[in-house]
Amino acid sequence: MSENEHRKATIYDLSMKSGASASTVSAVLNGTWQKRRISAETARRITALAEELKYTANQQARALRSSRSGLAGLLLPVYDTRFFSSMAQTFEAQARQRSLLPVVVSGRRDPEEERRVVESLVAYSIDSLFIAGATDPDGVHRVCAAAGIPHVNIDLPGELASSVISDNRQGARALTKAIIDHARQGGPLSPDDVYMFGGRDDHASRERVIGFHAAKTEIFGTASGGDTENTGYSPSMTALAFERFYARHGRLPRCFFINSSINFEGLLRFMGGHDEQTFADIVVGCFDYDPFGSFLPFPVYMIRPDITKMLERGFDLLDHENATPHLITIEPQLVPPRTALKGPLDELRDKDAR
Amino acid sequence: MSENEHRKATIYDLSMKSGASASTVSAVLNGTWQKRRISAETARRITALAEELKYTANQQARALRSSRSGLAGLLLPVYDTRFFSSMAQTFEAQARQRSLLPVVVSGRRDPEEERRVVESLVAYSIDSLFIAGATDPDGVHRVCAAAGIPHVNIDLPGELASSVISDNRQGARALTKAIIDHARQGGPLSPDDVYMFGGRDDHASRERVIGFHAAKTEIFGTASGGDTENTGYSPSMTALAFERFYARHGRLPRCFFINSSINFEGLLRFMGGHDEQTFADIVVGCFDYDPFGSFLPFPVYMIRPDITKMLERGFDLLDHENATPHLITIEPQLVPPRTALKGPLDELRDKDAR
DNA sequence: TGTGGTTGCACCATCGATTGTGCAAGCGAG
DNA sequence: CTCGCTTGCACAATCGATGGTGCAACCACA
Repeated sequence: MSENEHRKATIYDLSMKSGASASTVSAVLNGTWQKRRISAETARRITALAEELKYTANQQARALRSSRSGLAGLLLPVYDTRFFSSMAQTFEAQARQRSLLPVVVSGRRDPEEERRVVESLVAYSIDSLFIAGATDPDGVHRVCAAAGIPHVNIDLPGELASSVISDNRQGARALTKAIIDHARQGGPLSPDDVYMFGGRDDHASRERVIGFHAAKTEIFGTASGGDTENTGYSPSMTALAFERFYARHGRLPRCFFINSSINFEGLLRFMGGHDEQTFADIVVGCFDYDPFGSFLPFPVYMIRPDITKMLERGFDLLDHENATPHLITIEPQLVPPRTALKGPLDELRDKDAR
Repeated sequence: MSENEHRKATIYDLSMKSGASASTVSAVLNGTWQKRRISAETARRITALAEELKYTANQQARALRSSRSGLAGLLLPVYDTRFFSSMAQTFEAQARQRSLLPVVVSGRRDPEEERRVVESLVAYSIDSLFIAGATDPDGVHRVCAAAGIPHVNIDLPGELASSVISDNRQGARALTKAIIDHARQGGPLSPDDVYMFGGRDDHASRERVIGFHAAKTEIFGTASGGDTENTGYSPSMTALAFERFYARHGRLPRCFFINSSINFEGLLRFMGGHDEQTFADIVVGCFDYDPFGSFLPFPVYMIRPDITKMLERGFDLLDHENATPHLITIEPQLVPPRTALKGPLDELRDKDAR
């Protein structure tokens, strides 16, 4: 598995071969050589030599000395949904632009696991951390604060650090209006035909419930209670909720709002056990975007958070280091049924296929 | 953004407060203290102190000295498909089990970018690298070999290092048979009704084409030419291919095989521009699994590679360090239409939702 | 020729952990 | 009381890069 393992070149190798001292070499390769009044000629010689020997700095040594590791952390609940995986993709691109190495970890929605994985990042002295969808953002905050690591919350806000989130309330309101409008085309609709499934007791879910009810009130003039069901972010619990509803009413609601694509997977599981008739006249809204989800056999309206903008704002916050926590809200996008949006995949080089 | 940034404790802090030397502290915390004949009592004292001060080792320093960083790399083309994102998820779990910190990067199917990002990993002296779906595995191999980094190919084989891949040929054969059998239930089918879209000139695609043709030959007794279209791994190119086909024949093929979920997104884009009638009687196979894809308005058979097993075998290969490259093949799973498989999401703690 | 200022670089401590080596104290045997 | 062995640990070099400080050489000017 090895072939020609000449050890990697260090500044000392460059120092020997160039006749300059190690500190000179370091200064040249850092770009700080002007400040140290190294002659242009010496700088040129060393740069050329570095190129020739394919020198790249040992980041551990650099980090140890300068206590900046060049690592940028992102904490996700899971990778395995389109929302979070495109967040990882976008994060990587933006981190690299700032010549940081992105390190993405998942906390599995377990407050303890979240703290553990963040501590493992802290051990590598990451320079900054994005906390996305943490169950306990403030617990993670404390770990970061103790280690002096700048951090922001993305998508779920925390009390103790700045946050960039989607406008969940307005998004949910728009989504709810869209599915009700659509469902009404199929005949009159009562408030009791409009439900919400999924989510838990977190900020995003609460806001979405408010938006959901706001839309219902606007349209029907009155809100009905008992029209939402918290199932956590779990496919199996969500599937159970649908089964229960179905057992009780002999059908699904005409029109319903699903809190996230993870909960949507619960609907898929329910679908697996029932015949296509069951879904003949439903209209669904999902607060997340998944291209395949958009083309299911019934109308699916989706909300796509603006991940790129959220992360950009996040990096801005890190750069400016506010003393008091800020909260930034980003408008998400309403996506009508049967829509295949472009995404990170389109930036691939593979367009010129053979 | 900061509050009580007492610097993190080091072995020197522990040394001072315990009265022992730094080297003793190090030995104790490493578990090598028996070998160094440190008394159990001293060990206990230091361990307790470490716990109290919440000591965690500075990984940069450890890495610098011992030249083992504790980082495990995974190179992906992209995050943003269910296949690769669940690979990232599974990789994280398996790396952590070995107390490594997973670092996942994406090479965007660009040979140069692949090498660049791997070099950035090498600068952090990662201990090992999994190369998944690289466009140029052998180029990446050379970077690793030069740095003496153990590595294996996953999913796409390379000549120069060991590889763990899916059985693409048998998988494609099974998938092709499944869609043909299904399509035949809707009436007689000719070989000209069975197409393949997507992929490029890589090992996986070639094998899949062979499997595809093998199945057609088995069933129809003869293969027809011109029944496959390479579009690269690009949604937009694939969409174009479908448009072209549609323009020429006034319809889609009755039955077709799509090389990957990325290409499947090309079909989604095509679908966005056409009415549901267009898809009324097609049967589709996709060499990748996506739960939402499985429930589209037409039958979709899918193949799910066994990611867990592939990664496990990969770690085995790293552990055993074979001199000559090995090739390990793992059977993938055929998934019938309308199937929502369980996945990494189900291992989340969120089952006990409130 | 002496003084003062600039140029161009070298020296060295340092970051925190690891590890080979050395050595004092204690103990038993002779 | 001394020799030799074990026990229990300390010392110091080291990994590679960084950055503060010091200093020789050179130049200009009086």
